[in-house]
Amino acid sequence: MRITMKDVAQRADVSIKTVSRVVNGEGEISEATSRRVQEVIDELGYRPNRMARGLVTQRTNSIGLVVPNINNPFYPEVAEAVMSTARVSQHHMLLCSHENNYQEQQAILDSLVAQGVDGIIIFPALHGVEPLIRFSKSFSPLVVVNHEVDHPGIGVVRADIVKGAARAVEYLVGKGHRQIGMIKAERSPANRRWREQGFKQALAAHQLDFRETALVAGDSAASDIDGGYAAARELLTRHPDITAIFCYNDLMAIGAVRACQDMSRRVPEDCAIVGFDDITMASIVRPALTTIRINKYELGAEAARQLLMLLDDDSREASHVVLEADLIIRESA
Amino acid sequence: MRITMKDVAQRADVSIKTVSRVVNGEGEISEATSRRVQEVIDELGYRPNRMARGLVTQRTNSIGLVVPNINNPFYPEVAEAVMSTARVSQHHMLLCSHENNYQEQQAILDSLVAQGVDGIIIFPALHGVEPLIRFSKSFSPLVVVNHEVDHPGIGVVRADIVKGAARAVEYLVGKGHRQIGMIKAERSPANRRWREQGFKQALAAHQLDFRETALVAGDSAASDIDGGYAAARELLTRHPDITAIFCYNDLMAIGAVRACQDMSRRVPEDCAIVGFDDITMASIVRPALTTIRINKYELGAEAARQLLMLLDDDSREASHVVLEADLIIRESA
DNA sequence: GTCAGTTCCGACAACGTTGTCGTCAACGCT
DNA sequence: AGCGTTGACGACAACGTTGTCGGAACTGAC
Repeated sequence: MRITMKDVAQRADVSIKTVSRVVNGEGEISEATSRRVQEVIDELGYRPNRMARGLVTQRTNSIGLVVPNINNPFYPEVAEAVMSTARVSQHHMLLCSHENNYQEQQAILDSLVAQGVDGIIIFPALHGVEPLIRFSKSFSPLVVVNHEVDHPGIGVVRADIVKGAARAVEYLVGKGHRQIGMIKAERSPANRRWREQGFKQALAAHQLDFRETALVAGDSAASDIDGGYAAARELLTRHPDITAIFCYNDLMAIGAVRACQDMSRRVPEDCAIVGFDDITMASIVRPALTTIRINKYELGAEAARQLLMLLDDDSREASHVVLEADLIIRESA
Repeated sequence: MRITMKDVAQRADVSIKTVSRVVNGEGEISEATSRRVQEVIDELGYRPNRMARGLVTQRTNSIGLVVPNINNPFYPEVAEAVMSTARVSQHHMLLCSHENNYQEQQAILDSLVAQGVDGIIIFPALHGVEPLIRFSKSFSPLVVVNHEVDHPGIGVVRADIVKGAARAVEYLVGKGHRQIGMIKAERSPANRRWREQGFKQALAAHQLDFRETALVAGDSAASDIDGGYAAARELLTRHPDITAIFCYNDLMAIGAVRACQDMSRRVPEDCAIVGFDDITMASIVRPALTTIRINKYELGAEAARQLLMLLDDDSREASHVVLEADLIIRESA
């Protein structure tokens, strides 16, 4: 049998409302009764029922985090950050993944709303942001991560991927490389083109040629690695003069390193490899990957902070936050 | 403004209860009204409020998953499995991590109960299971993963780690190894001794000596690797005749491989290394790790299945499920 | 002693659902 | 015609909280 405010009220010989006041620290109460009620609460082990509270306040103290794929080593770090940040203000996190499936994404959003979450943080699926803009009209607050979406009600937190990609090129050029290839991901929607864009711009700034190869990758770590392997082989076969490769992400970079090794090119002496993301694995493989770090923890923490602020004060404007993407120099370039 | 049953009822010119019947498919309703109400529901885009429903049914259609540390590559796979399994029966998953902190674990459990989750799946913190047994008296259903706990109300899903460890030894012995060391984790509570137990038993069966080294490891991937590195150096220095090492987990095994390389021992020719868990990284590092696989997806899926069954039918007995831990042969041994 | 102002507290109505029970018509049976 | 049975629905009270409002008991000032 659950213990309710009624039980506490009876035992402490006060009204239900008084118990409510004590629980919520509403003040208008004498020191004596407050203490007495508190004692009964402790004694009975009373805990407020969030559903009942939520029914009247329209708040559940829970937020939703929607990611593409929890198996991608990128997202657990983000999730941890969101969880920790939410926890300090007593919020729970519901985790969902949409597997880059648009239908699934919409179903999840609907379902989170029905569940009564107070706000949602989402890494959108590949199908553009129009559905999210529509969604934000019937639900707020909403924070979108690593996508650019210009809509007053929607908060944005993202890494400066264009600049990050440019940094990789600058570094390689500084090391003397002139023939630089890129392995990109074909599945990319608009935002994923950011790497390509930064890459091209930086090359152009140095009047360098543009060589790239696209790969169609699935969503598992293994397929990204295999894809990177195949793409690197193709790229190096088509353009044997290439001395450096910039990769869409670290997993593909790991595959590219393998390809080089199998083609008897030493990394980094004969072919430098730069990855992207700086997942944990990047520092563990040999040669350790030189890569562009996205601060995943900060990404999640910032998104959560923004969501919680919007929750606190709904007159607040949703803002856009852009995090730096820094170059991490290790062994592969 | 939220759309409620009342709105639907007015518009369809029926009572609230009739709408409720349609929504829940309760049957006792004519085909005609049912269709009419359904049309209004679609037209208005009505979605039931789970909090209100939860308040009266005492169910929220959400379950809690409590893990030690979401950053450990082991747990996201489990989480995904739980999520997918829960989804088919319309359940959400709340994810929490207790960082192996007992206080935190209790706080999380309390908080999940207040949130109104229907059931909880937990990887316990290091402090034994008594608190969980106490907890299970005031809350059910509860499924514990990778711990053995004998209490009627608590379901258990775990991998057969003892046998897994024994398999590793059998394999090494079969390969001709006679001097086999083990790197274990000092932080281990009772259940974590399973590896040690299997290791010792298998050695004894072959009348082999027992050499081991303990390491005190933190909770990050990096510290496990570093710990494995240091432990392997120590072990090989103390017992230079060792030709094979069995490691507590894959991360430590990766560290051990490094140590061998730095000590000019080739892996596997001069020193074979066997890991445990089969995390994704195990197949990516070079040499790829021979390891004991815990089927993480199955672990999560089975735990979720059991929880959902207990949810469905509370007269059901909680059961104990033990999954095989198979040997995966790759390059390191 | 009256009066306004404060402090502390309780009654009561929400919030949006589901469960229980009752009603009322239609139906089949004798 | 009378009688139970069934099917289709509605009225109403829960569920456990919070918000609104009002009232009793004090306080201090004249």
